[in-house]
Amino acid sequence: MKNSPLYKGSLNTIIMKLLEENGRMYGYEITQKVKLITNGELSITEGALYPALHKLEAEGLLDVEVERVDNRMRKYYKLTENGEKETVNRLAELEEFIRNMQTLVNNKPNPDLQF
Amino acid sequence: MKNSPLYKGSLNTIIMKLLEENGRMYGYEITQKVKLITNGELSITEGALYPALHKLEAEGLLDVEVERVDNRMRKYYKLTENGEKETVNRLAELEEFIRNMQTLVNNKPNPDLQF
DNA sequence: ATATATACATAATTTTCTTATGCATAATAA
DNA sequence: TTATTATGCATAAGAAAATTATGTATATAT
Repeated sequence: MKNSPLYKGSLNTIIMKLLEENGRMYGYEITQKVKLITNGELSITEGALYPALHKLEAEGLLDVEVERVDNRMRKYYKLTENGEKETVNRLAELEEFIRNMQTLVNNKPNPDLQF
Repeated sequence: MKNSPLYKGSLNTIIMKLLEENGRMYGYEITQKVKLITNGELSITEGALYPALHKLEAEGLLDVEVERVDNRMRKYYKLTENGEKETVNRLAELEEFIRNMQTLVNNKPNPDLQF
């Protein structure tokens, strides 16, 4: 199974969207969720994910709660109030990017996206 | 006018698609074409474009012809045979990325696994 | 016992941008 | 006439955001 490239810059938006949808998630859960939803076509590597989570937390967009489940550590992340606002912006930017790319690639002036 | 972010990795695909479409283009022409098609929402910076063109040429995906027009230099680029094949792959990957991103933001399972 | 899955983390490196700067000519506005 | 904008290429410095490799630790299945 060949992986689709994860265009750089899209990871943060993926994380934030998943948290918006699921309330709170831990890192490993995010990697599995992305694999599941995309049928394994997108793989989030740990080397990208964990630094991204730490950075979003440092920026005040995520809050973290550490828990111990089955004697294993989990760090649950959720959007802050500010993070929720920013998620709206990121999703709008993603939509605009996709619209522009489809315009460039498909030769369709104003494609309708199913967002 | 706020620019849409150009997700890293998408520039090469944009260049190759435009060359596939237009036969041959020079760098400055590419920047103007992208601006025109996307109503100014995407701007290709020269600092990104020229190194990208040089790299694609070094990889054997582009051929270059230098011409002098109105006493100004132009470097026309076109896809090599190999470049045309690779363009097909890049476009397929882009479409897959877009499909996956739409699946993620819709939180719906991937269409091609539904039955 | 060994491999796989779960769960986090970081260091080194690479890729790919942005920003700034430079050179040069042509056209246009002040 | 002089300054600015447009055309056209280029590269250096730095930042951003990945990949790859490695590390720690526990749980479960073969």
